[in-house]
Amino acid sequence: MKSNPATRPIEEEPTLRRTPSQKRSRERVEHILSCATRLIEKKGSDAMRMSEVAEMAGISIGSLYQYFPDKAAIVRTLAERYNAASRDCIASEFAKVTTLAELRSAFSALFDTYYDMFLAEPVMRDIWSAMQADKTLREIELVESRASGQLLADTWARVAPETPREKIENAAFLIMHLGECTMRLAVSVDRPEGDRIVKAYEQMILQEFVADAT
Amino acid sequence: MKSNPATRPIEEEPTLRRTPSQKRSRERVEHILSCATRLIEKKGSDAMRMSEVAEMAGISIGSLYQYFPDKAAIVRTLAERYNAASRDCIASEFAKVTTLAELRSAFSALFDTYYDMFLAEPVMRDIWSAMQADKTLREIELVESRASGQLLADTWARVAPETPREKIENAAFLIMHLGECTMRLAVSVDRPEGDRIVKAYEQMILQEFVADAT
DNA sequence: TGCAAATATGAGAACTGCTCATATTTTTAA
DNA sequence: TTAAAAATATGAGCAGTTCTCATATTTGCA
Repeated sequence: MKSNPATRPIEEEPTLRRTPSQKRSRERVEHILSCATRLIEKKGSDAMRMSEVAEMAGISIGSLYQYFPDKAAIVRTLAERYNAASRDCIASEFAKVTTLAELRSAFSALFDTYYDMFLAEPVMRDIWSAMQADKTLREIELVESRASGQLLADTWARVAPETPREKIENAAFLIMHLGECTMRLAVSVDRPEGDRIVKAYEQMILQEFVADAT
Repeated sequence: MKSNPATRPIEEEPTLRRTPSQKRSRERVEHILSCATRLIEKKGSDAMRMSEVAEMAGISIGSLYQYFPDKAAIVRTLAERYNAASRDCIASEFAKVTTLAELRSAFSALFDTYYDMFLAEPVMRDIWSAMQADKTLREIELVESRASGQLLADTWARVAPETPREKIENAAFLIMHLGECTMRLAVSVDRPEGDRIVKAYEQMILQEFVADAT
């Protein structure tokens, strides 16, 4: 596991080992990722073997490691894509908001959409679980929560200027983070209970979005 | 990983492979656990090696596996002890509660205590993180959340009989579970921010404990 | 065409959890 | 006391994994 200092220049462990300069390489990276996705879908990222990824992609293990420095990097790449997609989704939903009431309905809509997405996408779910196991991935998720928390905080502050900014900052981060936790919980129990849990969280949060100068 | 059916009778994979009948064995189990704890404290449960545990305990690997069926079982045992301790703590705190106001202060007190405990006990923190990685451990945590949620629900229903029982059941489980998530978050960021996060969660939850017939 | 850089390869190094045949110790019972 | 039986201890090594690296092949370019 000890990295060889000679082969790695100055910068930290990147997600891609080498930036693919040729088109074929870029396609290959995509192909690797799609094979990995299919394998994760079938057996989970934990049980996915690097040898399987290589075999399914029709390349050697060596080639696989030419692109990804380690197994976690594959999962990380997929996670980052999901993150980017959801951040866009959150940003566009919040952009339309102009009143507290709209913030409430935007939050509800967003949360329901997410829940459906989680239910429909086993790969995303698996990766979200795997994130908890890996330290680097946990940090990525934290950064992500902060980013989406900031999105919420800005919107919230815009539509409720009388609420203290500091309170909003703290709460927004927590609300987004716990939202993810709630998702994870909801999809790990039976369907009707999961639905109730999601609703319960929404109820809890919606009453936070009120005019308040405390 | 395939278990040998001949050596294991009917029951499922137990936490302890054999019930130690001799006193020396029982002491040995304790010794193993205390060594494991020290190692987890030093490097985390993930980096803890079974060979290290055996060496530190002054026994052979074979002996180690005589008592614990696998590495996860050691972590599981420690987790279950922490769980039992905290459940007792929660139960005794809630037992005294007779009014909604008291429920609120009991909840705050409990939550603060937990936070201090988490900050002071790196091993507990590590195990709590490790629980997320392992499927069995995640289930244990869920069972635990349900149990403490039930404790909260019973108390809550007792002091707020007008609140619908169903709403309480759902909320209580979620509140306890998200409480753990908040802890994990709070201890993974810098101290002052962690403090603020804990306070923010308390604030959010305290306003749930109100007379309400919705 | 020829040469250098980029890319591909897969045997196997390194590491780890865990097993099992065997040895030792303890208990039982005669 | 003693011998057989049961419980416990041992560690070499198996099985399974990630990842490396010396070497071969392909590609881009003069």
